[in-house]
Amino acid sequence: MFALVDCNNFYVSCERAFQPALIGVPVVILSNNDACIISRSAEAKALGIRMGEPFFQARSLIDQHQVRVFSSNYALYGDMSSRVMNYLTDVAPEVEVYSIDEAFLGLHGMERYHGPLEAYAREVRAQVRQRTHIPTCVGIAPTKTLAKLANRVAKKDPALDGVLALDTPERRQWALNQVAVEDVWGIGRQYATRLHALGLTTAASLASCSEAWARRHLGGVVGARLVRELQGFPCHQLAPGEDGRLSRKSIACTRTFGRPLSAFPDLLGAVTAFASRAAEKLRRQGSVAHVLTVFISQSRFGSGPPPHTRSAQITLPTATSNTLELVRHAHAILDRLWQPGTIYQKAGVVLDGFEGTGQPQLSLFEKAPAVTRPQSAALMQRLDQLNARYGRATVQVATALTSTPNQPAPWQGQQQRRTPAFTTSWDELWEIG
DNA sequence: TCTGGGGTCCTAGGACCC
DNA sequence: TCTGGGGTCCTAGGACCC
Repeated sequence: MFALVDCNNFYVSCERAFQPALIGVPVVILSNNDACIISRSAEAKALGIRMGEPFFQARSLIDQHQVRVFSSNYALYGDMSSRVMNYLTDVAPEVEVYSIDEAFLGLHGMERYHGPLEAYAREVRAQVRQRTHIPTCVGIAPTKTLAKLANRVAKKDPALDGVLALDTPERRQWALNQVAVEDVWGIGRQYATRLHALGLTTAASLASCSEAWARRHLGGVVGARLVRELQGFPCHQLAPGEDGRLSRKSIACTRTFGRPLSAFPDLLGAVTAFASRAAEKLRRQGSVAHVLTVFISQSRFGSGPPPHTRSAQITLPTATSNTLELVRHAHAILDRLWQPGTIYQKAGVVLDGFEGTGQPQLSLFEKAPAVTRPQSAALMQRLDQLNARYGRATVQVATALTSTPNQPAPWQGQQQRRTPAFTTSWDELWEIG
């Protein structure tokens, strides 16, 4: 059996944990640049504010109902997430951290020690709430897809009090009838439209389709697995990370600029900063990357024909996590992509093709193995220590700097409504009193 | 005026190899 | 020279997720 533990309105809940005055009132959290709404309290949802809606479009509704609005504070959310996940790894034999606010638990053999799983889930839920002030819902089922579905029903039906276990065929069928087909995990906009056109509107109707039918209409093997999972046959295993930590297969740092940019030095500043940040994340998970992609984009919303993006990818001669090397290669790619007179709105750096730092893979064309040079590793370690201690980007590559010290870089946007990093920054510690 | 960021998996097709 | 079959690697693009 699997359990899916999902935090309710996670970013809003994090803010509420430190500002109890926000409880019971409508609250929304904004994306980077204060651009879109990415988390809503139940009260905000009830007002009709939509997930992903641009802030300026929801503005009148927000003003009218005095909705509290905050910029996103990822330092806070990341720290709160770790607290929740650390607790879960203590109480379940296997944990897969699926996202910042969700985890799958493997509960094989748990009944023997804990009795009915529903009671165990209620205890976990109560403990998470007591320790972190984060509310959660728990869905329990024989497959991951059914656990997601159970979680969704538990969230919507107040009578269930946040927990639903699909441990009998009757309960499973009942839950399948509660959920619309577009709300099934793995059914997005395209498939939902197609399924509705064929008269399939509930999860139950999709579960009654044959595997072969799903293979034909829902993207091959992916759809076949989806239907089998709804029928109760597990097709997705748990992927537990080390110590509950995620190990990514690609790492990206991409941003929409605070304002349109066209000058090469401005673009270079952004790309340098993004490559540095991506390299930092790469080192934190102990990998080196073999593949580097850089892209620069014009506005998605302007007139004129697509494509609005130019990108290029290179395979590095030697896999690395060294900021200076990655920045040098990213700079060279940008030289090829940048065109004078073009107005850019966004850029990004993506790292791929990872190897563990310890076991470099030998390339046929290299004279020497792709080992990280000790000198370079020590330098990067020192860099990470300084930035961890004194704040991100205390030490950085010179091309990432702005011409005017102490000013935000040209590519940086607005974060006017950010709350303090209550838990992670010495300057912004929570004050009690 | 303002419209996010970071991931995963799968498929198809071409190049190349045995 | 012609033929068939099977495999790998790479890229681009689609669909979906939180």
